[in-house]
Amino acid sequence: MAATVSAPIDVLACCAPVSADPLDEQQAESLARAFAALADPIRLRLLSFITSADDQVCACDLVEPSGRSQPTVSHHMKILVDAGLVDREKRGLWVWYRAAPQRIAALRAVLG
Amino acid sequence: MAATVSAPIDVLACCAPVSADPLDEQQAESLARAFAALADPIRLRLLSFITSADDQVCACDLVEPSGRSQPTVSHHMKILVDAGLVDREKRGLWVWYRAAPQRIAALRAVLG
DNA sequence: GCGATACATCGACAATCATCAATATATCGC
DNA sequence: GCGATATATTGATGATTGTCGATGTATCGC
Repeated sequence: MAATVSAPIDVLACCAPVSADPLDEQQAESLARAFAALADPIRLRLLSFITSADDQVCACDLVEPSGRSQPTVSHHMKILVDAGLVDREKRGLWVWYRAAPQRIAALRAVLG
Repeated sequence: MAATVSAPIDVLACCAPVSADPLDEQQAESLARAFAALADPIRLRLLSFITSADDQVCACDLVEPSGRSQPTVSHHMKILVDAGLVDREKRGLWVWYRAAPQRIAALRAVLG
């Protein structure tokens, strides 16, 4: 398969600002999913932690600062990855996360 | 009272981008509330409808294009107003909504 | 005051979500 | 293969959310 989540990519890629024409239902649907990934304080902190790091961040370094259990962190990271805001790379036993600046920029563009 | 919702205003006003330092819990909490206002397709379409209008938009003109009942639209508009994304002004029987560009820009700034 | 109109609130319900303990899966070193 | 480790998935539960019908509140014209 080319992409696990295809719908949000299209809308976010076209970067149509909210201030332009009204959104149709499909655009609104996929954009809402993207913003929903940011609508949780734990996920915002996880994203912030990854974005403020110089390079990649190991999943094992996310559990303790988030104050949540390992399954819960894994759950939230899956949501961030599915939203395209974070890229996931597995190396051996460890999983490394890296911010997806283009996708974040696309979301930002929608707001202006 | 000075403001019904005080917490989100502070964080959004300071415009700290996610890419800078990690968010503390309070910042993440109020930012998540702001993004949650954008995490619903109906609200995104309502906001888009208002933002793309030249001036104000009457509440009576939001029900039909949104495809939701009047109480539901009122509910969503309250969420947008509480998030500070839309300003509300009552004139006589009608309520007029206007986009809050500064607040939207502040949210955008948080993303980068 | 009275009826009509525009919007908000209430109450209820179904759906979604965040969370954790328990368990499963994958990979390493030996 | 075997034990150990890192992460993902499952199952369950309490909390939150979107929705609507019914009702409440505020404002207008008369």
